[in-house]
Amino acid sequence: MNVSKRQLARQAEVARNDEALLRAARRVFARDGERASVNAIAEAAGVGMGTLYRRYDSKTALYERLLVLSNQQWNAALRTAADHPDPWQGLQDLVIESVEYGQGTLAPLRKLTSLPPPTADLASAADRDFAALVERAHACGGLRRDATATDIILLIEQLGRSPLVEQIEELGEAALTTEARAARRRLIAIALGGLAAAPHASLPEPPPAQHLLTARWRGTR
Amino acid sequence: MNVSKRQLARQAEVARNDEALLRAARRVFARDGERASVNAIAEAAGVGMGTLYRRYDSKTALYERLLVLSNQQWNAALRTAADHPDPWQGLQDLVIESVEYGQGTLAPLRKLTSLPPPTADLASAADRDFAALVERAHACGGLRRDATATDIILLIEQLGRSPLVEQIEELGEAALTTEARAARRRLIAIALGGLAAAPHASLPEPPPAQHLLTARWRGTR
DNA sequence: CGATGTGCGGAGCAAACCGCTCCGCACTAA
DNA sequence: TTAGTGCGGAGCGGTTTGCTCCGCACATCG
Repeated sequence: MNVSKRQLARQAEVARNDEALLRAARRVFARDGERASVNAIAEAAGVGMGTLYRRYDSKTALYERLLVLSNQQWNAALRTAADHPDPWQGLQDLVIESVEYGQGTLAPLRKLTSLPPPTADLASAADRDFAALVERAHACGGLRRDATATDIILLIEQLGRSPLVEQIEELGEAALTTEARAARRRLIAIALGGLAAAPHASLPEPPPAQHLLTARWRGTR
Repeated sequence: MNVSKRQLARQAEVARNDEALLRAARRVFARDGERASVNAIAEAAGVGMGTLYRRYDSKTALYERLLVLSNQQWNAALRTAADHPDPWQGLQDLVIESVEYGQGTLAPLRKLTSLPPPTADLASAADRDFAALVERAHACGGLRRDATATDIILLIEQLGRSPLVEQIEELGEAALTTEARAARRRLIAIALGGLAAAPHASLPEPPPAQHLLTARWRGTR
């Protein structure tokens, strides 16, 4: 059977839809928790409900798919970090990457699913890998000695959700969103500086503009 | 007219109800955003809907009351910080206090109200006070030079909402809640360490137990 | 030119939940 | 007994929910 150009274009659009859906779902789930509505997800992805429901049997199925992807991303990030020649730098990169991906932000929705919680075998293997990475970051003198692996996981969860970024994303102005993301990257850097054993490098990104604090009230009053 | 013991006891209970309501409202509003339901608030406060609605005309009125209280607390905290002999220590205390109070967590609900957003005169007076405090913290050498006032405000907002604390509070186990709060206090300390110009003091609180990460899935499976 | 297939948007359905009202109850003071 | 007070929560109409299902656009095939 031949495959025409048209068909390929169609498939590409399908794939794009698929990705937009997953990306939007992750954002909306993270923001609204278990109350996220499928309507909001479809709208954020720019697709109709039909498109969503042809791919996933239910809201729960979509959520579970996100959980699996999130797990994969965590494992991949762990591997990347483990391969870094400098364990401390590897750990820092891991934190940044995980926070920006939103690692841990799906947790509050566990009620939706009956999938096994992350005490399972796979997860604890990842836990061991992570603990080993932290151990090496301690040993090389980069990570302050009194910070534990649990501290760092909690830090990732804590920074994953950002009121600032979430509120400003809703305005839909690309420039502002970029600024908000940069502002959060500074916060991550501050936290990482607090995790370091030695005095810190200077902060990345230009200082956040004050209008970030007020831009959110656009359209209220 | 005489005031009996019974009357006093009654009034005390009323006052307790009042405070429970406000405390619960702040928690639930912070957690659920503008979708917080009055039902959830009343339940969290352990009172009936009637009790809530005799005190506040509407959900919006309750929210606006919280906004006012939040503003008062911010101003009071600013004054306390300004009075501290060591500006940097005063600023650190301010951050800790504000994060634990939940300063900034009400922002995402602005849609509910028609009160003027915090670009108003009062707020900008507070802004000036805060900027002055930051300035003195810079001058005394405590605060790293490349951290700005906006950074610190965003940090307070960022730490105010804590997935960990919110999820674990829902379990209703006092011991666990205490632990979760202590874990967050360590995160605050880490962040403050990242804000410091000099190498940091050691972290407060014992390291967080790993079971904090798994305790939340109680009752799921 | 139909016939068939495919991916899509969104109107519409029952059920759940929303903010809010209101009534009956427990208790006290007169 | 009567009047007054603070209270819990059932219940009201209206909105929102997760999800179904149908008509449309377009491409391929006979």
